[in-house]
Amino acid sequence: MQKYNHKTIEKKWQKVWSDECLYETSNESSGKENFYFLSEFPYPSGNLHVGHWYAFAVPDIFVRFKRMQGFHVLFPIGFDAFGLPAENAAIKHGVNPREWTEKNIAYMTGQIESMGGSFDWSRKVITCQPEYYRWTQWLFLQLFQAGLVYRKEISVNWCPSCKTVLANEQVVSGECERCNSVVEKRNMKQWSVKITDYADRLIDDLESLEWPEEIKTAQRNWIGRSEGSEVDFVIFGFSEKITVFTTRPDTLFGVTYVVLAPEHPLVSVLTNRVKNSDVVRNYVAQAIVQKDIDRLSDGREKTGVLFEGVVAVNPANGEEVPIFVADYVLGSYGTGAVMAVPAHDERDYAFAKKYDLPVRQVVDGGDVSQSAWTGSGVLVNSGSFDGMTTDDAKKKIIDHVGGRISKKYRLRDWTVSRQRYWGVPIPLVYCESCAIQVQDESTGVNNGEAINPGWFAVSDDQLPVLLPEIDDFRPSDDGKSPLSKSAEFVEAMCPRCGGRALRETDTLDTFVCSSWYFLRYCDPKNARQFASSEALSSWMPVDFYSGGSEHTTMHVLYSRFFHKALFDLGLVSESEPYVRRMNRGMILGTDGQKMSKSKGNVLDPDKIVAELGADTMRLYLAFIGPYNEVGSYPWSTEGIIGMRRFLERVWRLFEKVSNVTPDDSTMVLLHRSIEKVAQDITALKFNTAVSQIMVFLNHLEKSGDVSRGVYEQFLLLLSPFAPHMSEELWHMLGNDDFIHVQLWPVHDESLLRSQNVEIVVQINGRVRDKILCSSDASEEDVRLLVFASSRVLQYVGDKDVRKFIYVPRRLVNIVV
RNA sequence: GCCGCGGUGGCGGAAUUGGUAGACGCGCUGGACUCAAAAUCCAGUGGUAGCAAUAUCAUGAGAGUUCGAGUCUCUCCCGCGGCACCA
Repeated sequence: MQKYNHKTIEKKWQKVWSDECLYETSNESSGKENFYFLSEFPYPSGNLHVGHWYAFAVPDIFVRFKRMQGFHVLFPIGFDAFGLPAENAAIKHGVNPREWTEKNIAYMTGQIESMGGSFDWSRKVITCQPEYYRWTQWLFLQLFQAGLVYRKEISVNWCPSCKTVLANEQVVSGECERCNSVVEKRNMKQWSVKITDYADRLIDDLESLEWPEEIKTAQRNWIGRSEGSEVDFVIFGFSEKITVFTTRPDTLFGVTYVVLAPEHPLVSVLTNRVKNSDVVRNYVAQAIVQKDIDRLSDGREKTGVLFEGVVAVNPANGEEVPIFVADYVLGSYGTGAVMAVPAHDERDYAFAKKYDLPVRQVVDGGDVSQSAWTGSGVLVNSGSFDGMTTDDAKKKIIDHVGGRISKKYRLRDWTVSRQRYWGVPIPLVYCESCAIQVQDESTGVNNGEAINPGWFAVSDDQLPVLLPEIDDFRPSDDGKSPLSKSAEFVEAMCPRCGGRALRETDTLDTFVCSSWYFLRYCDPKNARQFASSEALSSWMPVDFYSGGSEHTTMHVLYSRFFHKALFDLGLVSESEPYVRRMNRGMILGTDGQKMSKSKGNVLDPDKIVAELGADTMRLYLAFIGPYNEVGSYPWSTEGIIGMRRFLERVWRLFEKVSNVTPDDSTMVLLHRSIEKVAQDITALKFNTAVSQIMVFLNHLEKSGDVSRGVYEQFLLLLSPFAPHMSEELWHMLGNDDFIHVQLWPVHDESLLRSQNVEIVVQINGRVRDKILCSSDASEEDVRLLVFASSRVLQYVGDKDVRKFIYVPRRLVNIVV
C-alpha cells in the first residue's frame, strides 16, 4: 500500500467533484427538506488567512453532515467586493480598484478551493459587479420611495484619513473603526436611512430568535431603548418652552436647574437675550468644535455657563430655576435638554457641587450629603406626593405636570453616503426646477420625493447606474466625492420634467451591499428581479448564520433592518432573515496573541496545507475547541501534527481490512459513535465528534483485523471532516460512487440499550465499587447485587443503611 | 458604573445537564525497534502519602442547598466582550 500522499489525493478529488458538479444545488428538491447555511462572505483582501478557514472549512463539516442526513443544503460563497480597503490598497499601489479586486478574487478563489469545501460555486455573488449592484440600487430605491431615505444636513463623523463620512457604528470610542484616526465632527448634507423607525421591532423581535444571549444583549445595548417621559418647562417671559426627557419624573420636585446641550436650537435664541451673551457664545463655540473623543473622555470635569437673567419654571411647583448650557448634556440624545436633580443623579450632583447649586432631596432612602442617591424610595419635599413610592409617583407626577410618556433610543439613523469612489453609485438625481414644484404640490410623488424635494429615483430601465471608470479616484478633504470630477457621470435627465438633472455623486456604504447578499444567493442569475419569490421561499429564512462578533452591531443589525423594511414592502415574506445566528471564536497565533503582521505571528494556511494537507487542517480546526462559543484558540504547531498522525493511522488501518465478522464490542462502539458524532455535529461541537472518531480508531487498531463493513462505516463518520482521504479510501475499497452522496448511518438503538451497564456504587457519596448489570435490571436486582459485593459490605459494616438511592443505569448511593 | 459571557492538569479542552472530574489530542517520562537518529509501537502521566491495593485533597475564593455540586443559590475575586456624561 502506498504512503498517504495528501497532495495527489486532494487535488484529484477536488477536480473530480468540481467536474461532476457534485455540490451544485437546485432551488427545487423532491422529498428533501431545504436547509440554508450561511457564513459571512469574505472581503477580497488579497490573501486567505486561518480565520477564513475557520469561517468556511469548519461549517463545511456541518453542511456535509446535513446533506448525508438527507437535507437539501444551500452553502453559497461570494465576495463582499466594494469598500475602502481595496480602494486604499489600489491607491497605494497605483492600480485600479477594479483590477486589484478582480485579481484578489481570482487568487483567493483558488485558495478557498483548496479547502475541499462543498460550496455551490455556481451561485457565486460578487457585490462590485453590475449584475449584483443593479439590485442593490433597485432595493435602495424601494426604501427611498417608501420614505425611509432622506438627505439632510447633519453633524457627521468625518474620518480625516479615509476622507469620508462614517456611520455611528463605524466609530469606536471616537476613532475610525478601520484606521483608528480620531474622528472629527462636520456638518454635511448626507443620505441617511431611517433605521430608528425600526428600533422597537429590532429589539422586540429578538425575543423570537434562537440566538445566543450575548448577541441579543449587545444589540439591545446598541439600540439603547429608554422609557421615560417628556416634560415642558416654560421660560419666564418667552414664548418658547424647554422640553426635557427624563426617566425620573418622580424627582421633579427636586429640580434645581435646567440644562441645554450646546447644540440645542434654543441656545441661540436665549444667547441673544441674556446679559452674558459673549460668555455663552464662546462656551458654545468651543463645545461644538470639540471632538467626541475629548468630550467623552473619562473623569472629565463638568463645565457649563449660566444664562444670566432668564429662568425656567418648574411645572411641578411653579418654582423658578436657573438655565445652563453645558456639554455634559448631549444634543443628539433625547430632547437635548435635561431637568437637573442633583440629589438623585450623579452627573447633576457633580455639576451642582462645582457651581454651588442647591441639592434638594425628594426621595427618602439614602444620604445625599456626599453623593447622589439614585435608588428608589418614598417621596419627601414633594407637596401632595409626599409618602408615595417612586414607582407610584412617576405616573401621577407626569399627569400633574401634563407630561407625555416617551421612548428614546441611543441608536442613530444610518448614514449611508460615502465620499469615496469604490462603491455603488447612489441612483438618485437632483432637478432644481422640480424641487420647488414638488414642494408646492406633493401629490403624485412618492414618499421619498416628498421628503427630499427635487430628488428623484433613477427609473428601473436606467439601472444600473454604472460606476464610471475614472483616472483620479482619490478622495479629497473637501468632502466631495471623486465621482463629481466626472462631468459625464454627473449629467442626467430629470425623470419628472425631462430637463437637466445632476446625479448624486456619493456612493453607498458597503454595508448596504452586504445587507441583502443572502437573498441574491437564492437566485443569483436572475436578470429581472433581485430574486424570484419562488427562489426566496425555497431558502429563506437563513437557517443558520455563522459570523464574527465584530458584526453584531453593524452588518447583522443593518441587515435585520433592511430585511424588515423589505418585508414591509412585501418584497420578502418573513420579518427576520436569520433563524439562528452564531458568533464563532477566533484562532490566535502560536503566542496566544491575535494574529497581526506587526506581531509577526501570522500563519499562512497555504503553507500548512502544502505540508500537512487540507484534511489535517480541517480536522485540527474542528478539534481545537467548541465551534459554537466565542472562545479564542491559540494555534499549536504540535497540536496539528496530532491530527496528521491520526489520519495516517486511519490510512494504515486499510491494510487490516478483511472479511472478518466484527465482535460485539466493536459493533457497540460503532453504533455509539454513529450516535455521538451525529449529536455533536448537530450541536456544532466538532471537537468532541472528532474525539469520538479517535476513540473508535483506537479500538479498531487494538482489535485485530477490521471488517470491511465497519471500516466503511468508519469512513462515513470521518467523511465530513476529512472529505478527500475518506473519498480515496472509499474508492480503494472498491466503491465507485461518491462517499459524499451516501446517507448518514443509522445507529441501532436497541443494540445500545441491550448492553450491560456499569453502575457506580457510592457510600456516603464516595465511589467505592462498580458493578455490572443488565440495563433493564430493577432496583431490587441492583440492590441484591450491591449487597453481594464484599467491598460494599466492608464499608457498610454493621452500620444502618439510612438511605438507598438508585439512579437507573447510572449509580447507587448508600447513606450510612 | 451597568449589562453579557467565562474561570477545570504543563497546554487546547471533556464531563450523559445535579450522578465515576480530567474523555480526546498535545506535551512530558520510561521502554521496544535502530549502530544512531527520525518515524512508529508499548506503558505511564492532577497533587500528596504508599512498593502496592488504596487513602486523601482538588474544578478562581468563601458560604449554602442536597444522599451527592465543575454544574443550582448567595457573597467576593479575576479575565474577556458590549454599552457608557444616554438624563
